[in-house]
Formats: sequence, structure tokens, C-alpha cells
Amino acid sequence: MASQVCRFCQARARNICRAMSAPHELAALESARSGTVVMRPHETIYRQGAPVGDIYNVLSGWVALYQSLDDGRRQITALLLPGDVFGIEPDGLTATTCSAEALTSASLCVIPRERAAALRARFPAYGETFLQFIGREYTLATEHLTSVGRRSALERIAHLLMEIVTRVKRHYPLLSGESAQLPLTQTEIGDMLGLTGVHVNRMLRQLREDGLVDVQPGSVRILDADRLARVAGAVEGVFAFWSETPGPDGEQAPHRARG
Amino acid sequence: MASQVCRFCQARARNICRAMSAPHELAALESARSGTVVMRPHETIYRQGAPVGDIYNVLSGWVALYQSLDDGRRQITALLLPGDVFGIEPDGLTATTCSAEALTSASLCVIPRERAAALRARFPAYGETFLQFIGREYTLATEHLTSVGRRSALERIAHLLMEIVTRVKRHYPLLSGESAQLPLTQTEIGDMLGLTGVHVNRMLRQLREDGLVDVQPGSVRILDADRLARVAGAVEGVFAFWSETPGPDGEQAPHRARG
DNA sequence: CGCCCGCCTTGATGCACGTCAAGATCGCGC
DNA sequence: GCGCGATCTTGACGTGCATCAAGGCGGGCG
Repeated sequence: MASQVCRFCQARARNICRAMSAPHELAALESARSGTVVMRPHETIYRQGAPVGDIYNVLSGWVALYQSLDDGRRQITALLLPGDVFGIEPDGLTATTCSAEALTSASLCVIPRERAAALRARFPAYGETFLQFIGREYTLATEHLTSVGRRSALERIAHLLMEIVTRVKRHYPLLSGESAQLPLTQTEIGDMLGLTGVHVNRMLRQLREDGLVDVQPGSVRILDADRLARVAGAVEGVFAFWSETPGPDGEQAPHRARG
Repeated sequence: MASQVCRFCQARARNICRAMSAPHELAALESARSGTVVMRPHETIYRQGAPVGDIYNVLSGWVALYQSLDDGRRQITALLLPGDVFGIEPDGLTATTCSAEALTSASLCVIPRERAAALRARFPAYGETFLQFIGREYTLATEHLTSVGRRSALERIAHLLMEIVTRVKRHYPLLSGESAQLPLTQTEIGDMLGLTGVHVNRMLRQLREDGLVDVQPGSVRILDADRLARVAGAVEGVFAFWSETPGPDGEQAPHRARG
């Protein structure tokens, strides 16, 4: 009883399904997916240590993956925006090392793990897209690692704000000027960057006083992108990476320019 | 002019080529690979910002991926041991975000990126193995992120030592007792964990005085694995993860036990 | 043999960030 | 309209790790 959702899916062109467009490919997708799930803010999608049999495609809303330690410390290890995928790490059926939680209301397209594997076997291009998407997540994680390991609190926050605004801009025109929704509490920003909420607050204040950004609860506006990037100590080429759709070696990157 | 190296490759059973064993599969591998490269200690394999057209399979030796900031700070983002793969992140042809360097003498099996893609298209099982290996690297990066973000210096070091000994043990019997080669300087350990070499030294001293480990230049010996794991604040299930060969949802994990 | 250069080791000092604590603000439910 | 909880905000204070500095050890090379 496959419905026809995939062939009308607006998100398809830019997410993990983008290699599938012929009628028989769409039919295969439609019969593989098990449905769309709608999560409410702060609802848990799956919990660290539990087996996870599905792969999730973010259609709308923001999702966080995080790891918790016994004493309650937690680290957000990934931030997923519409167009991103999670649950692909191949240890799904035994035990995930991260929990997943919706930060906002979110709708997720769900595909059972084995059916996704079957699709990859049948449509190699679909498998390649998987590789590109998990490679993208890996690169993002790597950049967060250098941020948390080697950047000061101020640099980390500047870097994260640039990343978020750039990634949001990739799919949605910004609200006005360089302003974007930011549905993260300061504590959650701290949990991404290895800081406390209190210290995040102080650093945001400094960025505001220096005229670099304006962060209101719920939104960011970047006032001086050049100086912010300089504070962030951004590595050559990251902006292009953040804004591009993962692709076969970045071929279809929209505005890639180096140097 | 394909040689016959792959069919006699000792490493094949446990590395990214393990799905390939039939004669025609081995022939395909042999004609795809471009050769074996031998690196000397501290030799650079590729540099951050440069395009990389190859995928590397570690046959022997240790390799580090790292990211550098303008002012010389650096973060090691991955540690590759024999059996691991790097260069798979799909942004290869434009610009890598990390540099790669041999920590010891190392030999690497090299496959050009497009030929690997062609193999994946022809042999879906090979493509699945890619997914599993990059997923493994992603999970490791994620755990390093929570270490650097949320663990104290002492905890991070305990955690890293357990990870390294467990990963080494996966492929090689330990030297004697729980002792393994550790070809990392204390500064390099610091670069993995977001610490200075000086502080690494002090924390190692404390672990030694507490009778948990014995770290000589060049080797580690774990004296009390239980207490060390408690200091590390290890998350449920990581040890099994470190020691297992990445597989289809961990099916062939050798000693997996949870709880 | 003796120099030099990396690395390890340890001490003294400083600072970036954490912790604790007390409002202020705002949205929400009753 | 009022109370309540979550979040933001700011101050005072403490500490974990960095920084600076000096000496020891060992291995490679002239």
C-alpha cells in the first residue's frame, strides 16, 4: 500500500533521496519508507544504549544527537537541520552511542534500516548519497572537535553561529538581513561547545557589545560577518562546505570559491 | 598490469576489502588499487586545503588526521591504526579539511577515489563496507567530542588509553599483560585531547601514582582496567564497540556483551 | 667522544572558565 | 490576575588547566 508521498516530496531534491527521481525509483522509495513521524519539542526519538532500527530524514524542525555521562554531564554531538539524516551509523541494531531528541517540533521521514540497505543494493546512486551524507556529518563532527579542543569560548561561539547561519541559509532564505531562527537555549549552545550556559551568556554579551552579532532568545542576526569570521578563526574553505549540498566531491556546490 | 597482491593480502579479512574474496572480486581490487605507499615517521600524506584523489587503507603503522589553526594550534581529529581507512570523506576532490600524517613508519594501500566508487557500484557489498567503516570513524569522533567537551583532563586520558589499548588488542595480541605500543608523544596525546603536553604529563603521573597505568615513552601498560574505566567515566557499551570489527550492525562482534 | 635537539619532568604563576547565588524577565496554566 | 517554572542575566569567588621557565635524559650525528 505505498502512498505517493515521495513523488510530491518537496525536500527530496536536496536530501538523501535526491538520486531517486525516475518513477520506479520513487515507487521503491515509497514502499520502503515506513511513514512520517511528528515529534514535539524536547521529545526523545531514541535513547543511547538502545538498538535503533530506523534511519531518519529531517523534513522540518531541528534535532540534536547527544551523549550523556552518568553524572548528568552531556555533550551534543550533532545538530540536524531539515535535509539532514541521522541514524545511519551502522551500529544501529546493537546499541547507539547517542540519544536523539527533537529540539523543536519536527517531522521525520522514517525508513527501516534493512530496507534502506536493500535500496542501496538495488540503486547504487542511492548508496553513494548515503556515503556523501554521512561523510558530511563526519566532517562537521571533526570541525566541532577542533573547536572544542583548541578554540577559546569566544571563538567557539563565533564559529558555531557562523556555521548555523550558513547552514540555515543553505535551505531557507534568511528572515531579513543576516538573521535566522535559533531555537537553542544558551545551555544547549553550551552543551554543543563544552561550556556552561552562564559562560555562553557572557560571551554572547561580549559579541553583542563588540557589534558582531545580535542574539535574542530564538534568533540570531549577524551584524559583521567578516569580523565574526576573524574572531572564529575559521579554517580556509569551511563556509563553502557548510553552505554546499553534499555531493560527489562537491561538484554541484553552488557558490564554491577558494582562495 | 594488475599484480596479485590482494589475493595474498593478510590484512584483507578485517579491513575495508573484507567483502571481496571471490577471484573476480580480487581481480577487480587488484586492478583498482594504484599501489602501496610507505611513509616515514612524521611524513605528511596530504595537507588540509588540498584536493585528495585517493583513499588510503592502513596496512601497518599509525596515522593521524589533524586540523591546524592559523596560529599553530592543532587538533588531532582521528587516529588510524592498521585496518582503518581514511580519505573517504566525500569532499576529496575539492579541499580536505584535515591534514594526514604518519606518526610512525606506515604502509598504506592506495585506491583512487573514482575507482573505489566504480567498485562500489559494481559490488554493493563493498559499498556497504565503506558505509560501515566511515560510520565507525564517525562514532569514534563523536566519542572524542564528548571527551573533550565534557570530561576532565584525567578522565580524557584514562578514556583514551583504554580506547587505544582496546583497539590495538583487536588486531594484535598485546605484548605482555595489558601492555601495548604507544608511539605518541605526550604533546600528541595533548593534541588529541585538547590539552597541553605539560598537563598530559602531570595527569599521566597521577595515573601512575594511583597504580592505574604505567606509561613509558613508547608503550602503555594498563595495571587496573576496572578502576581505569571508572576514572574514564566510560559510557555503557564503548569497549565492545572499540574492540569489534565494524560490521552489518555489529553482527560478527566477537565478544559483545551488554549490561 | 661530545654536541645538539626533542622529549620528558617539575615548579611557580596566571587566567579562562566553572560554580554558586540572586534577581529579572517571560510565557503558561489555573 | 496570579503563581510558577524555565530561561536569561549579572556578580563574586574558586579552580583546572595553560603558560613560562629551567633542568635532565637520551639518541643521532659530526
